[in-house]
Amino acid sequence: MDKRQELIETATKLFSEKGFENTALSEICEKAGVSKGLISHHFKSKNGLLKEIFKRTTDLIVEMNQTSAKEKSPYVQLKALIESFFIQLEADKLFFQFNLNVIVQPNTREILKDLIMERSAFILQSTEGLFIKIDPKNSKVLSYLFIAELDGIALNYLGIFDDYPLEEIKKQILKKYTKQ
Amino acid sequence: MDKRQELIETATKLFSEKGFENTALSEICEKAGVSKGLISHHFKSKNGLLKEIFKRTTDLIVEMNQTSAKEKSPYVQLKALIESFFIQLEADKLFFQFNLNVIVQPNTREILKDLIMERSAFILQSTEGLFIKIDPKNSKVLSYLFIAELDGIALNYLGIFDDYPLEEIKKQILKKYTKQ
Amino acid sequence: MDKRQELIETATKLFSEKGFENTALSEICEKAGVSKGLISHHFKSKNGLLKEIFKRTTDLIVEMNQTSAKEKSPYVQLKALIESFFIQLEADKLFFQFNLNVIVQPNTREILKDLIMERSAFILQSTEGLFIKIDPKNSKVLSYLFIAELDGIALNYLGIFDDYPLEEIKKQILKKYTKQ
Amino acid sequence: MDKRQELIETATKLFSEKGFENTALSEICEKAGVSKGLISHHFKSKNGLLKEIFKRTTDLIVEMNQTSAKEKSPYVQLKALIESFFIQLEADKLFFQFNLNVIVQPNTREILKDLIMERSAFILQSTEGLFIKIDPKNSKVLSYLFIAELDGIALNYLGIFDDYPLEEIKKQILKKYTKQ
DNA sequence: GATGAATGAGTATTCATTCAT
DNA sequence: AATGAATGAATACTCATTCAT
Repeated sequence: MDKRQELIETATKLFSEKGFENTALSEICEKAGVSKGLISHHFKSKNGLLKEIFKRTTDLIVEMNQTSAKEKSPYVQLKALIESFFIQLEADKLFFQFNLNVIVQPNTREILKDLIMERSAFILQSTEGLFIKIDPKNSKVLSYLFIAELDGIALNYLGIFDDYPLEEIKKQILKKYTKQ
Repeated sequence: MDKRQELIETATKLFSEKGFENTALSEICEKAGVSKGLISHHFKSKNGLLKEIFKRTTDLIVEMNQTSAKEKSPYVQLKALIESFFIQLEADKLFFQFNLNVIVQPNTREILKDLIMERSAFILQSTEGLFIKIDPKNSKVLSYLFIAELDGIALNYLGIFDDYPLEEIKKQILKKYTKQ
Repeated sequence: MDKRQELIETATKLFSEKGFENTALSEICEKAGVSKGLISHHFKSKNGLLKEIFKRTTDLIVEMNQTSAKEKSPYVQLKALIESFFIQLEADKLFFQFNLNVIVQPNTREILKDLIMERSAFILQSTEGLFIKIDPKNSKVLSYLFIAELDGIALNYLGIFDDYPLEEIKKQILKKYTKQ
Repeated sequence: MDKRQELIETATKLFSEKGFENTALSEICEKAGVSKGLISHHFKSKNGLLKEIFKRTTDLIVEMNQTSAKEKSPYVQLKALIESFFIQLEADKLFFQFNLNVIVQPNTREILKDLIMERSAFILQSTEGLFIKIDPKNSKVLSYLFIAELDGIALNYLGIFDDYPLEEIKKQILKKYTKQ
């Protein structure tokens, strides 16, 4: 495989599992079967590698949002969105782990400042596109709350509670947002 | 002041601002005006210092919860809880910063595992004490969702959105939970 | 322009400004708009590039000495030599910088050993050609002293004194060697 | 012996022999029988170590100048100065090697800028103290030339000519400056 | 002639920890 | 309780060089 690609995938996995600060470049290279100099060649530095990875996760998020049904009613769309969120949360813990990590850590947040702003603007706008059809007057604040709720669930599920009743919470959220 | 106390306060500040991994003990000692040997003398290790600090923030949380009006109706209590949360969030960002940091970072989470579990059990139980009076059947899931919502707001306010409309969100949350 | 030539000129400039050890081949290539492989293709190695450049500066020195008036009296020739030295010293600091650098640094001196010996033999012989007409018995020692004086002036002007009175020193040297 | 002192002496020797850029801290520590962290502990960095060493060589120079006979005639003092210079030049090549090295190399010159200026001001002033008694009107330019001559001799002896006739040159210099 | 991906040894520096005083 | 010299492993990064294309 492409060594550059191999490097990105290995680093993504390790950054997610161990955190950015606690992952040594040497470990990445070793696991990727690649020399140490190659990181500097392709990404300039550890920070450069992080930026590249963060960009790619943003691309994934954008992609996920764009493939959701555009024609349907906002409630149907919300339902799809929530369901895919919970599926993703269970299936790919590391994806959420990574994103929480780098956003919360002061050092990585500084490195990714611009990229975080771009991404969050996209997510807000995308969410508002739904709530504007439901409650135009309160669409902004409802969007913020919706995002906060999902982010908080991910945070609690991954970091705080040991036996998190994800299934029940999903049901409750669906009930709340889709009036079922 | 007590050198031990000075050490704890300086370390809390630096861990919050820069993150645990990016704070060197030497910097803490320098800023606290204390020799390097003193940390191992009092706290055994850097991890020991972290545990001590985390315990203290848990004590603060417990204290905050205990001083809230016990006699009043659950809605009044919820209102008081929410309001004190938002006041605290604006007044002491670093307090939330620190807690998010250490909980999300794999390395620090491992170090604090037991303490995190203790704390989260307390918070859940304490919150459930309120919701059990409102909706006994769903009290558990409502508690989880309430906690998730507040945690998510803190996360988004501190780490993700640049111009977070905290005031409007507070109003919306109050409306939602206190039926005003 | 010829890429080989471009490479030599860029490297000369950078070696002079930053010193041989502190100039990375990658920087030379970047500034010259050339790929990294080209250096080893043309010059075999970084040392090879240095040798090539040193040879060229020797050629320049030889050229300068040969264009000076051969027919005139030794005093007239000395005057011309001194004047062209001071003009050159002011106009092309980097030229002297480079030569001092590589001669004084143990590592580069070792690399250029043979070339330095060749060049210094030429300079001594060329200078002695003048002093032999002035004081045949002491021509050798006078030549060494003359060379030392000019080299010392260059050294002090470039490396040691901040506000070196070059003009006055030039006058004094001229007075001393041309009996004006 | 004091480990700090051991470190300084080993580093001085290696910087002189191999040049600053070509001496690895690991080599210094190994030869000094000391751990790598100790340099950072005592001198903060490699640059810090260099500054410390340069300061000490300046102290040596100052000391040498102050112990020379103050009461005697300027010619006697000049003679003593010249003789001690040549003795020192033969006996302690490395001392001159080191000083030429760091002054001529752009990188080290930048690091030592302030210290070089201080030292050269002292040397100029000290030399002028002699020439002012010999030729008050031209004392400054004569001092500069005297310094240039000695520096040039050291430069040529150490770096350029292979079989430098140091003895003859010393005689010639003595003749010139002491009217013997 | 020319490119640039890839290497791997080497470098300065950081830092938690230990320990004699 | 308190100091600070000393350690040594770990880390990110640099860089000349090689080589297939």
